[in-house]
Parts: sequence; C-alpha cells; structure tokens
Amino acid sequence: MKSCKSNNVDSGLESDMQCKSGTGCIMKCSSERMESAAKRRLAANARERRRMQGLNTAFDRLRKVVPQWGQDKKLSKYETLQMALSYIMALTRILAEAERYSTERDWINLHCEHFHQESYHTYMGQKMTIDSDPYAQRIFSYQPEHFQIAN
DNA sequence: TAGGCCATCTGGTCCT
DNA sequence: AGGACCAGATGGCCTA
Repeated sequence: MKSCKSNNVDSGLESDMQCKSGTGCIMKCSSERMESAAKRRLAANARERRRMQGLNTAFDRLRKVVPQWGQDKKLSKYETLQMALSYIMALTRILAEAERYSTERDWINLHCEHFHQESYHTYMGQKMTIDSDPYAQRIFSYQPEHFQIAN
C-alpha cells in the first residue's frame, strides 16, 4: 500500500497511518492528491497572472518612450511593438547619418533646411525647440514607414 | 452585432 | 518537483 507522504507534505502522521490501514486509503490519497493539484494550479495561475502583469508593465513603459504621432488612442501591444521597431530603425538611420560627419555642427548645418518646425510633435509632454535640441527635432520630424510588418 | 483587444485559465514543455 | 514560458481557449468589454 502506497503512503500519501510523498504527495502531500501537510498530510503528516495521521494520513500516513490511515493509508496503512488500507480501506480508506485510495479515496483519501486521491482526494488529497486532487486537493494539492488544485492548490498547485491556483498557485500557477497566480504566477501566470503576475508574469502577464509584468509583461504589461513593460509594454506601458515602452508606450511612454515610443512616439505616438498624434494618436490619442492607446497603442495596442502589436502596434507598440511595430512602432518601437520603426522608431529604433529611424534613430539608427539618423545616427548612422550623423556619424558620417566629423562634427555635430556640420551635420546640423547640412540638415537645417530640412527641419520642418510646424511638424514637430510633442514628446512626453515636452515641446522641443530648435535652440534646445536640434537632434530631437530631426528625430521627431522624421516619419517612419507606417507599420511595416517585419517578417 | 461583428470584430478587435485584452485578461485569465489551462495544459504542455523546458530548465534548474 | 517546481517555476518560467508559451500557446490555445474562453469570456468580457469596447467601438464602428
């Protein structure tokens, strides 16, 4: 006759003795096993919930640093990832372009005529001005390819 | 009301 | 054995 001990730490001496007695063992063992399985399931559910909440927190943080291009509606998870991808690619392109010139001033002078001040977007509640941050203006006047699906 | 988005539950798989 | 991660199922909420 199998003891319940291996399956249930909480069962203790009493259940171990009952199992050895035979008759009620199968029912008690199975009900205890079901009970502990249910407990484990609930714990797993809670962990999964916490994990998904962590994931959603990360998505919220990502939404805050990704430009929304005037959209007032909250980006979906899929849209957030697509926008982040476009944004990173745009920044990478701008960075690569900037590195081709020896000084920041050369690069700014070269591109000054392309700045469109009226198209600047506010970013995280801060309006950029041409004097304060020309790099940021260049970045935010750049319109990335709209949601190209990356395969 | 259909479709999109999301949260949650659940069982399976992999890793420690 | 238990935790992390994943994908499918399901039901709720919202919007056009």
